[in-house]
Amino acid sequence: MTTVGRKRSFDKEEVLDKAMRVFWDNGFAGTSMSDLTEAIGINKPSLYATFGNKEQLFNAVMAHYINIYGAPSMKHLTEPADLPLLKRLENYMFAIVATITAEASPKGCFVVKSCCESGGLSLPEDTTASLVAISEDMEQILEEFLLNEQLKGQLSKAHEAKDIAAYLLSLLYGLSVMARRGKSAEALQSIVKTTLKTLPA
Amino acid sequence: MTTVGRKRSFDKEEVLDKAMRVFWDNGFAGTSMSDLTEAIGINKPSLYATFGNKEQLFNAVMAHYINIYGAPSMKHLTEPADLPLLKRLENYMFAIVATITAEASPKGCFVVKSCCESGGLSLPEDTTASLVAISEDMEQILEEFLLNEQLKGQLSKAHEAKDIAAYLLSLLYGLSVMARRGKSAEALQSIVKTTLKTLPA
DNA sequence: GACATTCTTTACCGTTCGGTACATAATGTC
DNA sequence: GACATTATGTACCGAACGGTAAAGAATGTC
Repeated sequence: MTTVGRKRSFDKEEVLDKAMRVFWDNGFAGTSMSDLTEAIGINKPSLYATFGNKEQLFNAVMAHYINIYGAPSMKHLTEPADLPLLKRLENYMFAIVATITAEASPKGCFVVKSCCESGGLSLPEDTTASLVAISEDMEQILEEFLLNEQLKGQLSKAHEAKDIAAYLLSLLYGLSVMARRGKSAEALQSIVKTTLKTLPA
Repeated sequence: MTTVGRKRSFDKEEVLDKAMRVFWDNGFAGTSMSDLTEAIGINKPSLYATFGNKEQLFNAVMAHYINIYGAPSMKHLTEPADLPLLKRLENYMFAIVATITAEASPKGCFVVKSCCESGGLSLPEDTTASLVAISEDMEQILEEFLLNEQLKGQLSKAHEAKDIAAYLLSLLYGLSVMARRGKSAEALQSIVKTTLKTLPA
């Protein structure tokens, strides 16, 4: 496994990170390859040689986003394990609020923004399919988690776990839109608190 | 007020309606003026002469959307006046679900989609400002409505009207994203029912 | 029916789009 | 150090972009 030839002058992860910001801000259709190379600081042939075309780069960026933001927030659902469910849910949702209102990155969730961009012709079909799959996975994970909490006696069985999962995910989607609209982290935390106060009923 | 010269061969409202569909499907950045003229069936100079440029046309389309879908759904909040609040809220939210899942038009809410497209450089500044204003107005109307219901004794004062308004609007935003993602009307109605069951607590 | 006025049609403007050919610079192998 | 290999920078491709000039077709006025 020898690597012959000139060495790459940039780090792939760093490039994905910078590209992510641009796509996250302006969307797939609203971002040009020139926008990307300018923000990243490399030339177009380097970008194309490393990631393929615009669609493939976008897909790689989306996977990068999930790795960075998706997985880490999920751990709050189960840890610390001795915390009551409502407190863990609050930590989880607060972590998401922090992400979608962070000053250092674009507002809202990149997946939600991309879901809204999907449907028409502006987003490639494969990308749309991948987005739908990501979202449905997310919902199922949430459902299985809530089902497990019901079995552990931490969550009332007054509603089906499936229904609560869809409900909570809808609300999280809504928070993302609120964040894009300019709502502060405090305002979103207040919505989360209202949601969780009404939940146990 | 005489109108001299050749008569316009198309109806402005019909053009706005067809343009709305295209923008709603593909977004501002994802829609080209050629896409529009092709879908509408008129030439570019006619479109430019009537509506100005792409940004102005989009703003006119957004206003048209609000007239068509926004206002009519609101009446369910107050009519029929003898219905209990929860039933009126359900009618209101079901009407929105019907709109955002209708087979004959693009999925999701056009305002929500456009809010998600805003923030970066892909949407003109004035359009973004107008979208934020529309959304904030909507939230305030909802808040004032809920406050009034509290005064009438139809809604518990356990939560501030302001908080419930932000919460319900978030959930409605979320439903729009769910609809874009492909969720059925039945699934969204189920989420609405879950929401309203937990609300009175 | 001549005329000013308004809309429609065709054809086009300069710019930017996604993507690439090609020459050159840097690396490991022998 | 010659060489095959890989990355870089420049310069460019045809197509599509938002937008418009100019000529012809329809209308009301006198």
